[in-house]
Amino acid sequence: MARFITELKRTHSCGELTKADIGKDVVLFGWVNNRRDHGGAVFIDLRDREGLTQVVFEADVRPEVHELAGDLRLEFCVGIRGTVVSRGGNANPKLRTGEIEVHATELTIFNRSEPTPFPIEDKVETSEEKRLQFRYLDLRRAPLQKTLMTRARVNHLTRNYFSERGFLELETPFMVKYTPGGARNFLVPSRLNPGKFYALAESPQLFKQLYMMSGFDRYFQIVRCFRDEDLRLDRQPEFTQIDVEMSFVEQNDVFDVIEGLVCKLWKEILGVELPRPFQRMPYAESMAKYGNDKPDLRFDMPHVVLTDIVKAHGGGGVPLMHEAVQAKGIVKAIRVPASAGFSRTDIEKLEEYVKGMGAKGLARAKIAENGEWTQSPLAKNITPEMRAAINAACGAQPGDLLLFQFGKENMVHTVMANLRVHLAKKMGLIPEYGSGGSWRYLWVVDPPLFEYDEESKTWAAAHHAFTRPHDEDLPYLETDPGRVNCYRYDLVLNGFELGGGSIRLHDPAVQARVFKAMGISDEEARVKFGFLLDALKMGAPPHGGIALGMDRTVMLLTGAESLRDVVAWPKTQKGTDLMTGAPGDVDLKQLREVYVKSTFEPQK
RNA sequence: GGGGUGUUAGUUAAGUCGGUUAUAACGCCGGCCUGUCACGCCGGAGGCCAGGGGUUCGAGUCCCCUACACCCCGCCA
Repeated sequence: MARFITELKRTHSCGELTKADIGKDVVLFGWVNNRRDHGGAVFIDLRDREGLTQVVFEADVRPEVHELAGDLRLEFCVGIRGTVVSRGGNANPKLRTGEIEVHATELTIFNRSEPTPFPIEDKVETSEEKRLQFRYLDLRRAPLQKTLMTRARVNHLTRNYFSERGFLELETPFMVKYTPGGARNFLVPSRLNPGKFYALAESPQLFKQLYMMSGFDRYFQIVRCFRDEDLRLDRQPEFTQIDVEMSFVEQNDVFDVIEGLVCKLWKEILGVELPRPFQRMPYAESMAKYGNDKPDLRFDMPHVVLTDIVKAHGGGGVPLMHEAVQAKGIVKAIRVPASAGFSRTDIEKLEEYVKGMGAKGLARAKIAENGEWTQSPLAKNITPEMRAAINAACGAQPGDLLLFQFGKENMVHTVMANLRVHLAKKMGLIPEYGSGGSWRYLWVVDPPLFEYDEESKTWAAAHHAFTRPHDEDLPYLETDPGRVNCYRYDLVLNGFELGGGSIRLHDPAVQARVFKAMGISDEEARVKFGFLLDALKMGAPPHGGIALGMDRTVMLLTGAESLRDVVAWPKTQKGTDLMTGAPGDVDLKQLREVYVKSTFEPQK
């Protein structure tokens, strides 16, 4: 008997043998995916990352091999040697290797397996809790293997794409100085500097800009970023970005490079030709029509802004709407076509849904033949004039349903944005993964540079303080900061923000005016960003860049339903790792060593 | 910080109006079987019904609390 691995090297994967290989003597390694023991003949589906191959052990050919094969159970790790044979009339069309099978002449069991805590099957049939606890088993499942293999390809294609175009792959520190504002940072105590802390980088932002100031001209990095914020379906505390920065460019140059990358990924991995250039939409339009800056354009159903109509009619007999606009709130509607056929129960469920997002209720009206409203608490009081104006603005037809939301701007936007997507799902307007027309790329452009912070009564950077304002808006920096728009852009796909970036401020004089508008003193700016401000003063080139969410890109590319399905070792919603138990306890001695004292008192 | 959904053999689920021995399938163990591919047949083991408290003659089932997982709001430039 020849020995596996030392003498018998693997000749093929479990996914590649075809009719062309019939007659070959092959060696395969893998896991027992399934067994069918017929006594005199034992059938095994052998699995590796490439696929499945049926292996047959027959009693009258190699009795000792057949006997050992009787011991095989699910997930045993084995090596086999055998001859590739045609399956003739017994071919299995469901299997890529279904036309052949391997008649085993030798078998070794590298390792037996206890019964696994859940079956290793394509379809998930266990709780996410169990899957994460035994993630190494979960990852044996073919869909996850395929996803991570795709992820590796995205990495590879991205590196090639940028390298071919003169971008340098340069690294940036993870352990950085804490700067206030933006995402909450994970903190790392410094043993050598008592009482001081590093922050884990939430992005390489400042360093990549400094690379430009150093003259590296074009930079990219596939880089891990860390943010200590609450998790979501599409948010993990550590995630990967495709980070890019370029000197001597305007917005369109960045778009061009990124569209090229995305098109290459979609072409190479899915065989899909995306139309270029991608659609562009002003931020203000996106907010008005969709309630957020990441609209899903695979379906229509836009919001209708009714604020001005309500104002013009002095409330139109609807006190709640009147109050809303008086208090600087907004009024919006969505028209649900009669074809949706929503029942009262359906609408009540919708009301529950929006209440979960901070809405007080869900005002609605069904449109009668004569344009009057029915099934509506508003119907009695509203003036016919305002009703007609709203009907016209919404394009409401008899049988249609109008859903309203009014109040504080942020709440109305959030509720209506989520409601729009929720309705589309309910109505089946969103195409299945992989079907035609399912890739709606969009650049959302020209957002305001500042947003007003009600709490502190100041203007704050809507994104970060180093975004270049539109030249024509510069005069308003001092007089009306709210109307200053900037060269900031988000790349959106099917309702997900895939990435964002900006053309940066490289002019120290304008930078100073921006800080002033935000009420940040020279002193404060020096403390926070002194090194960057200095760098700006010493020949900083015009530059701009972008960061793409690598995980989200792979998620959409593969049709995965959760970011956790494209991250090999993800955290739970509470940020824990169910497999390793991280984050874990440390003892007092370790804490003293880094000069940290915990105020947490564990319950006894 | 807030709202919602869930937790029953190893796994996936069923469990009626609160009623006495908590079912089934897959997996596991033993036996049989040479053309299966969701192989089949016979037999068997396997349960702190997430944890704690309460209501009740009686709780998997009703109530409260806690834990964990998931979804959403806030948060995430």
